[in-house]
Amino acid sequence: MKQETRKEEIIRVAAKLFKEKGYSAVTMRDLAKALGIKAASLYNHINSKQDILKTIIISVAEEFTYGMDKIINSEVSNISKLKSIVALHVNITANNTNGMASLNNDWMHLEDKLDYYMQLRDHYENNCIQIIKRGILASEIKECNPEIIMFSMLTTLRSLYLWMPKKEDFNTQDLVNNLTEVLIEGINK
Amino acid sequence: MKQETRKEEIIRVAAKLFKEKGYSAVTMRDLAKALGIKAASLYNHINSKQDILKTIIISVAEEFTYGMDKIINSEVSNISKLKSIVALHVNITANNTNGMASLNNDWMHLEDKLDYYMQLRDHYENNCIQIIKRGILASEIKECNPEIIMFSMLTTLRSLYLWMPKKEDFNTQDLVNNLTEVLIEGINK
DNA sequence: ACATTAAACTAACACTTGTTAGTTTGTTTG
DNA sequence: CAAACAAACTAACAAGTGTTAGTTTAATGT
Repeated sequence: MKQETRKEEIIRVAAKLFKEKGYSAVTMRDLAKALGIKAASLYNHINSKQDILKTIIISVAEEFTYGMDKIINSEVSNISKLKSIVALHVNITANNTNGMASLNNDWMHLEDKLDYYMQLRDHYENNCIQIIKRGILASEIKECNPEIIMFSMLTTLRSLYLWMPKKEDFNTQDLVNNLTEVLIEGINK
Repeated sequence: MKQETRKEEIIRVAAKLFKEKGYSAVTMRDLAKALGIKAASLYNHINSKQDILKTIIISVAEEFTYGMDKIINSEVSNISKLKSIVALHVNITANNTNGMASLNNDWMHLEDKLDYYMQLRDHYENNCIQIIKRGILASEIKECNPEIIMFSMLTTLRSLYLWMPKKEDFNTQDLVNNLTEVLIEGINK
């Protein structure tokens, strides 16, 4: 296990605070206090508050993009691809619960990286809905509005960060299985 | 149609801004500007920024509480009750999209009303999970983890505010039907 | 032992925050 | 017309904001 740098520690603690109160409500003095130092000392390690948010959100967003690109290019049924999407969300959330909170709630404060983020998100959603539409055409999936299916799936998966920390008795594989049951078997034909 | 008072207008505009940037990132000067007045003038109508948030969130939360109490006391099947919950969310969200955003994202900034809010939320979730558990016992609902079913349903329904404004081609009844199909038929036995 | 460096510190900055006090303006009511 | 009122205004406040500059401290490598 690689030792965490001070910069990484700052970003990790920032993500935790951002989850609890939101980016705008967390001050640099709050963050410093949580680390046991003075606010000015943070700037030996990071460039700006904005920069912390960018680092947190963009890295998670790129993980999703990378994961989705692998899924869409795999040679399996569309239903299997949807199951892989469930697993992708569970795994990323398990490794970075707090980052998921920022991604969900504070993306609008990204400023100069906002366009890039929205591009990644659109790309992701376009791939997702394409899988669903192909699944319907291939009679793997119920004749149902594909946008509603995607909305229902993605909002549930995106909100996992709220819920997973409270349910540590689930291992991630159990959770994937249960979510697949609820989210996918229901639309299965 | 009753004429909107100035206070109501302020709260309505505030809810819109809170949805876009979050409570903490919206300043009283932002709010005043959106209304075409100076920040100090707001205080002829409202007591504090806090008070605006309280008004927005608590009124929506109480609507949910009231709606849920009616549902749980009705004499219908548990599946029907779940369908009524879907309709409850769609209707409240249709009437107060921006308020739903604050409820979801800014409840932690409620301060002295925080305890009361969390009490309402717990009450709501307890009722919801009870319906699901009874549905499973009565063999109306699949043998599936009730907490996951509730989590999936409620996070989807709570996120409707993100999505309904973009899909005005749906009337609310269509939306209720489609969501019921995706959320409930899947767990139906 | 000495030079280097990582990482903390103090002090201060320019600006923004929510809010108050006191005043002005225009409209409604007696 | 005069009184009352709703709702805007200007000016200012104390506290808090992100950030910079310059300095000190303690550990590391030669």
